[in-house]
Amino acid sequence: MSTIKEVASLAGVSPATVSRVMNGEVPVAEKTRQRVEDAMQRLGYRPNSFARSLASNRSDCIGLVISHLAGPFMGTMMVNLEERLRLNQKSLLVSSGHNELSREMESIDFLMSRRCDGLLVQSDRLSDDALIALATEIPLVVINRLVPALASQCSYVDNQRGSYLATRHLIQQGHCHIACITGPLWKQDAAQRLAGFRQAMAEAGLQVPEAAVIEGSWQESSGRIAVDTLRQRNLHFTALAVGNDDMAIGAMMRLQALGLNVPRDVSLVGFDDEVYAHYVTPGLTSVHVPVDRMAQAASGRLLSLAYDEPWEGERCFATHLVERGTVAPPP
Amino acid sequence: MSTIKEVASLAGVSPATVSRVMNGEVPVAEKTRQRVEDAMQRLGYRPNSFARSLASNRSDCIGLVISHLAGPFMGTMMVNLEERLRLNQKSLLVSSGHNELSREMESIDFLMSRRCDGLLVQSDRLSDDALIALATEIPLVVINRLVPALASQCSYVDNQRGSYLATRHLIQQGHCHIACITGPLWKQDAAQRLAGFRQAMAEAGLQVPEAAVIEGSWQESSGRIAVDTLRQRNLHFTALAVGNDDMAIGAMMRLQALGLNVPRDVSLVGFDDEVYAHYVTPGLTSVHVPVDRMAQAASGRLLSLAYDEPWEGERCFATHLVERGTVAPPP
DNA sequence: AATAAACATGAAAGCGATTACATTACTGCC
DNA sequence: GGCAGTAATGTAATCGCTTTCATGTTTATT
Repeated sequence: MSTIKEVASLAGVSPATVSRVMNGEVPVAEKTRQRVEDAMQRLGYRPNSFARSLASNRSDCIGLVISHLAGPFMGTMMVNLEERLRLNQKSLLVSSGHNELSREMESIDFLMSRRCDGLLVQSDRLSDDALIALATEIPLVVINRLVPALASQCSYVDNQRGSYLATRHLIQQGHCHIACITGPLWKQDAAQRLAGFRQAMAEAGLQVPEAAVIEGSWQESSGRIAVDTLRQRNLHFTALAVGNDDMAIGAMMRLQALGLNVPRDVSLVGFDDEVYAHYVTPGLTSVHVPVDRMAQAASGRLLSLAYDEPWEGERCFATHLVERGTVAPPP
Repeated sequence: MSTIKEVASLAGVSPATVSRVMNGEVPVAEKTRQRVEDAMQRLGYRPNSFARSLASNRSDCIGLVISHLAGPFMGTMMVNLEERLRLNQKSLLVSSGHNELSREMESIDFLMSRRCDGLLVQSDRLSDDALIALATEIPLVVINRLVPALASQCSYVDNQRGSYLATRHLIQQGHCHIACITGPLWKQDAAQRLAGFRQAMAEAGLQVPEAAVIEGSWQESSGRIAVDTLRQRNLHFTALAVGNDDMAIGAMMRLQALGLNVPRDVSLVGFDDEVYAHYVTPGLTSVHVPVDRMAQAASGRLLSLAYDEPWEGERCFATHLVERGTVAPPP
């Protein structure tokens, strides 16, 4: 492996000049640049990233902390993040929080000790304050969550509006007895989606009885259970607004198992528009989340923070309803 | 940010000793170690990873090249890889091949220029020779593929056996007219799965007409199309062995749309046992792939190669059939 | 108690880049 | 042609750690 010195002496210049050619900021005479580039070529020179980082105090690495790497969006998320970062020659270091606060914090710690130039964080568990504190230590962008004090460093989805749209759609079809299955309400997105539901109901002058809201776990199984709970409560409902597709599918399967027809007896909307939303029969009507654009925005923003690049992108992303077959007028 | 020198002088030792305490390989007197650790604690010292890498010529980073980050297994894959690596204080650098050979090669190049200590590669496009050449340059483990010349550095699934089991299951139910929808046959796993199908058929003395094998694209849509093609060919079949779950689901939906009943009219087995395999009705019988164990093995093996750690793990992972509702005796 | 062996520590030379500062080489202007 | 001013390049210090080699300190051996 050749070094900058070898390149320099082959090109007949000093190492400093070679460095300047590489980094391109400082002007170098065209003739010199040519000679240096030839030398680099001939030697198959590759700058040593360790030395470079040590001297410049930049790692050219961006850390990504994800509360659960196997989550539904993470694939799409990462493809887009990585693509944007690579455009700028930055590497992506990933670390999973394995669904636990303590491990999430360890992850952050670990990435900081690696001296990443910036951090992308997708976390439900970390408090706003923890994130605000973190942002003072390192360029930070929060993914899929709005931290008000850090608004310009967040990339998130308009969950409330999405859920509002979904619920309104049910109402427009004539439903007035709509129950709601939410995600864990301590999570921001779950709470916002519930808020959207309530907003649409209120706007239509419809009551939302206590019993009509059930807090699930995002898991398919909790959708099944929620249906049973609703029936035990003797709650009359002709439609279900569900916080995500997995629970919606769970609910749907349970309804069908109980001999009910979707959408004839009960209508259903999900949220997330997962790839498999149309694998069920009938296809699940759901709210689409533009994960790809959110990811691109997040990485763009982080680059702007970490390397003073220009930036004019969105922070909040709109959702839209994708109609399939689970919604019909009430019986 | 404090440096090793500051720690050293606070502890009243030389920087060398501090280094030895950190790295733990060389014996240090208990008393000294204690003083050094106190000093590190008091200063909140964090070793500078750049300097460390530069001096030791080790990055403590492992690169992961994935042909397509959003693929079905990648979530599970990454959780497990990351977890194992973190145990050993190694970071995971990810890079996507974006489903193109050239970009895959760029990814590898990029990770090499970052001087990763080792590489995990999941690639269909790279040739065996390319991988063999790569393995001479850097510790390498190939994921989900067997390169014979690199057998001990591969972590893969027994696709043939899985497909054999699935097909045998159909045969045992009494089917003798079984068609097969495969993945793109230039991919090793697709070819192996087809081989398993043929093996089971041959073993049972059943013919496999040319027309009964259809090459798909792994995509759900190609499962739909395959069903149509089979019918255009006027091929009589009572069961379908499908190369993956997505195509199986596509086929199933098409069959149902054509008014056929699964499994009464046509039986169906998939492969991969994706989370959503039971979202369809009836639940898809499929072959389970132990992605988690394969990932753990891959990372363990790579650690052993890159850092001379001990290693005694498996290379080839067995699959097993998960029975749900898409298989029944022929009409 | 003397000697060898083992052990613990320190001194200092890198590792390979970046960059502030000094120096040299041009340019245009009078 | 000489001088100022700018542009291009070189010099050398620096980043913070690891590691070899040398030195000093114990511990065992007889």
